[in-house]
Amino acid sequence: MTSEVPQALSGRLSFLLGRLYMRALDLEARRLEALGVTVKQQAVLALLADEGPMTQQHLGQRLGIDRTTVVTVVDGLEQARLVERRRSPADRRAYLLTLTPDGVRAGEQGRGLVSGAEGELLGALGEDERRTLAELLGRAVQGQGPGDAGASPR
Amino acid sequence: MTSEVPQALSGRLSFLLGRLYMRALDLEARRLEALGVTVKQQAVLALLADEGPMTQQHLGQRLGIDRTTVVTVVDGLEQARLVERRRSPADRRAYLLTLTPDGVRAGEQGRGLVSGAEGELLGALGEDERRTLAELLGRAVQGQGPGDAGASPR
DNA sequence: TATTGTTATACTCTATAACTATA
DNA sequence: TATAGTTATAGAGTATAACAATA
Repeated sequence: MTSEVPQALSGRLSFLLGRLYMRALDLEARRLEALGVTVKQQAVLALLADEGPMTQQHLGQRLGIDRTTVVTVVDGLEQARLVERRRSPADRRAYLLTLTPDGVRAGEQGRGLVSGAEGELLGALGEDERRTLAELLGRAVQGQGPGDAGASPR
Repeated sequence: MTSEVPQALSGRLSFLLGRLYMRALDLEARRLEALGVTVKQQAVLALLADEGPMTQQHLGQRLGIDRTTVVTVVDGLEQARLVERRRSPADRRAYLLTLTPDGVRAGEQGRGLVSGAEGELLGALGEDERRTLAELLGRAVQGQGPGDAGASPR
């Protein structure tokens, strides 16, 4: 595997973030294989479960990926009968991506698998530290200022 | 740009890590453009400055990238006269990658640019929080157990 | 035989451009 | 004219396989 983090790079955020990110993807992908979905597909399942049916366009914006990439991701989910493309009554150009019952179940199972992967990823950290890390990452990503610590739900 | 972090994914580490990582790469790359080096090249400069001359093989292991990828990275640095490929006296198959005086200077400047990028990346966090984040990331990546907090040097 | 560096090649991931059908 | 979805295509980025020189 990879060697120790070089001293010269131990203070470089992008290096640490990159290492951890790649490992996270790897651990999640490995566990989600049992479900037959990719990490990105599981993100779609979780998003649809949480926010209800939405268009592919909207989905892409929420996930930060291009519409053309969404097509491939949804193709896989549709073939696996986890998501249905239903024409929007309001705008017949667009689909409303909808979870099937199988999709709902897969999403729930996937959530558990992802949690397991995260647990393994952060094995070196205690419970409090994991919460702190998640909260700091969340704040840094959102770009919000400090304050209101410990407000991150679930 | 990208929209808010969806609630359904706000607890997903790989999602947060990915967002922050991509942004970090982008910010660093943008600043390092002034130096004419890529993020990976700057990592090489920093590593050579810190650990002295080493072979391409060794460099790849330290950085977690394949030997064949190292070739391209070093090619760029050599053409920019920041690094020299010197045959190892001990093993004439291998090179000892060595910083030129220009390379030393570029490495120092790059370090400053990277720090600036990180400051921008973590603008939402206070000083203490940044240290905490760096320490937690470091521990998670190294896979060491908890304890001995605040031991991160520099 | 094994290893260092190199090249050619392929694979993955993602986005851009152009198309269709709607609006 | 503009937008949702699609397709074809191209561009990063990275790895695998094979080769020359050396060990």
